Amino acid sequence: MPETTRRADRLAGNRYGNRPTMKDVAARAGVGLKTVSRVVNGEPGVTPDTERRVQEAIDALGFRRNDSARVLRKGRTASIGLVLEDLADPFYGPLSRAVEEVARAHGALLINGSSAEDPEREQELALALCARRVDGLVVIPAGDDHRYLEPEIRAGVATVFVDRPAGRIDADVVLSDNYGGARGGVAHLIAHGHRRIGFIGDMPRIHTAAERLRGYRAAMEDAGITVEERWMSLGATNPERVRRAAEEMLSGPDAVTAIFTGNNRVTVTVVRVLAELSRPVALVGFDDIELADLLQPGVTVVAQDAATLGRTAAERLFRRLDGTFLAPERIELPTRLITRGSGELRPTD
Amino acid sequence: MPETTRRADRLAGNRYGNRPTMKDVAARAGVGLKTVSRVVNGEPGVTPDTERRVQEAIDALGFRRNDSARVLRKGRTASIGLVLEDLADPFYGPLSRAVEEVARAHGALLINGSSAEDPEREQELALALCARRVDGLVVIPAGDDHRYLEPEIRAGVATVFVDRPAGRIDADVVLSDNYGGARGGVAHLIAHGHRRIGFIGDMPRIHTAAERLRGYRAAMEDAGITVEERWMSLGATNPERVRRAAEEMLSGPDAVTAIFTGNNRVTVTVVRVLAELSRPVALVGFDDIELADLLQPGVTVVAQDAATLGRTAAERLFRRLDGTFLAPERIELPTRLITRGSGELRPTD
DNA sequence: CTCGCATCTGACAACGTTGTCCAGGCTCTA
DNA sequence: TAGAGCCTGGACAACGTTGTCAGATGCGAG
Repeated sequence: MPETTRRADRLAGNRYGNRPTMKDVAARAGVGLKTVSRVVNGEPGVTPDTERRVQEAIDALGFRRNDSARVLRKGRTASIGLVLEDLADPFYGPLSRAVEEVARAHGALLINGSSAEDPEREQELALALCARRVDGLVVIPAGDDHRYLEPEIRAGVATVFVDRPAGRIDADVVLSDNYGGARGGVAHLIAHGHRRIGFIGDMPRIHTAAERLRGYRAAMEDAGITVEERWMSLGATNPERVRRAAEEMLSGPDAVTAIFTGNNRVTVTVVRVLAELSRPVALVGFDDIELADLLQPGVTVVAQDAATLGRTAAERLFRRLDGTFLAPERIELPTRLITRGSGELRPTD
Repeated sequence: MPETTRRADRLAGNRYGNRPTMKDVAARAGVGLKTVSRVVNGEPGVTPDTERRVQEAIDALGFRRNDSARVLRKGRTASIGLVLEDLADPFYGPLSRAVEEVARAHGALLINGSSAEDPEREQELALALCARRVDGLVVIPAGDDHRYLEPEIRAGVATVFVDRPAGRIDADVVLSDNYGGARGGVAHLIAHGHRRIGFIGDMPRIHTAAERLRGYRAAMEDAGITVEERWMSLGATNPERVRRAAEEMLSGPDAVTAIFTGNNRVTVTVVRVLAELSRPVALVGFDDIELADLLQPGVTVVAQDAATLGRTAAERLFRRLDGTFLAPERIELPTRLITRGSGELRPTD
């Protein structure tokens, strides 16, 4: 093949691979540009005959409207962003899906990304979404300073936080009753005769972790139990550290007889540790885990409803987008104690 | 306030909530439009002093580049789309996350959506993504006819299918060795003395389900076992039907002594059924499930690596986007048999 | 002091679409 | 048959950005 042709080929593939535009369709159908636009958007004022001609040209050329250009012109992208921690975490799947369904019901597309629990990445991602001019933003915060979003919010990006409140700005937030849930879960253990109860949770700089710890302390105080330092492990994130923490508080003469775990990842690891133990130790975990009912014993948990969390946040977002003025609000959803056996074990000593 | 002002206010809030543009920044900094563009994009040829002035104006106005307009001009959106079945399914979380990581490494954003296993919704979603001019598309097919994507692919949208092959078009596909995996899993049961082995799987119109069924049949034939109709249940999708199917093949004088389950959802339900049974029944499942090792007995599975599936597909996509010409290819990833106890139970009779 | 060159800056068109507005042709009525 | 009014279609500007290109400025050398 001659050089020129090969070059032309490559150039043709340069942009959107040489996609036809409305202009091309118009030329082929022998009509004006705007008429094509009218047909594509189902606007009135086109005779059936013209419409048919245009439609034929569209099909023949494989035309598809360029929404980027449309967005530029219209000012609304019909898309919302979701910044979450990690899509691979089973807790966020249903949440994301719930947000997606609400978005879909409003004719919007959902763009989501993972922050990997890194504040910097959260910011980078949220701002990238803003640069794409998403109409709104649902954020599960990784960081604790969201002032970087102030210009965006002022510029009209509807923003709702989920699972944890925003840091240093005033914004909507939808969260579970972490404090009450944890308090209830620990009270459940106390009601079954436990007094030496361990707590293993995330770093208290994470809001949910702090709240759950507060619930633990409150329940203990309610029962007049003085919490010992060695019963608590904060900031155990990876399985090895959780394991070590659990083994530690389970050893010695005044070992704990029950453990309250601060999130699903911790719960899973502790279940493993307890399975290797000869004596029964009670366990209540925050967050439900799959197959919890099939374990021996079944794992009692304080469950939060990820899907409802997501749905509530998304619905609030779209209410804002519909133009309703709303003052920033804090919406708290109840948790549910699901008893399956592990939390009803009595202390052995 | 005079009428005009109120009207102006409303109009100002009309579009992106009155966002400043490069023009505004330029005016404030007292420089030309293009100079702002240069600063924003880190292009050379701007004196430090000018740059500082522009930067100040940017900060003061809270300017953020409008990527929609940029896309229109540049022709690349630096985003790819992922169409999957259901984000809430634990199998797709890691897959999506893996695709996201690859995209991120290439400076691209991932837009994903769920088809809910509905072919029509898959098409709607894929085409919506194309209208947004994603550079590429990763699709986990729900339908079996993807000719609707032909114009898009021709127009330059790089497309890779995952988990199941495309229907009626020639395109890249990355999948697990469903046939080999199932065959190996069933052979494992046969090696432990089973001959009456049940199969519970999805509708054979789903490619993966058909392949796994084929693997089951092959393993049985290898062992010279004639499969009886009542040992097989195809198309059991909801838990109730799976339960009924399992109970049925587990009853009667020639009940099956082992079951091979075709996907994670089926496996979970069957584990529940077997837990209620007094006699031990062997089980091997396709797809790994969380906590499978903690059950009594642990669940032996044929595991596929969702993350690798996603990563492989995404990497192939970006190789295409980098301009390499590649003929459509079928990439098959191996599965791994993980023995945990349930698959090593011997038949009781 | 002037020329040449390098460096910095800005005017302008273009990307593909939609909103505005006007022209031309038609129908209907007087 | 003329005029009013409606219907259809198209020309044009605008959305906010970037690529092109040419003009302005400053500096050093001759």
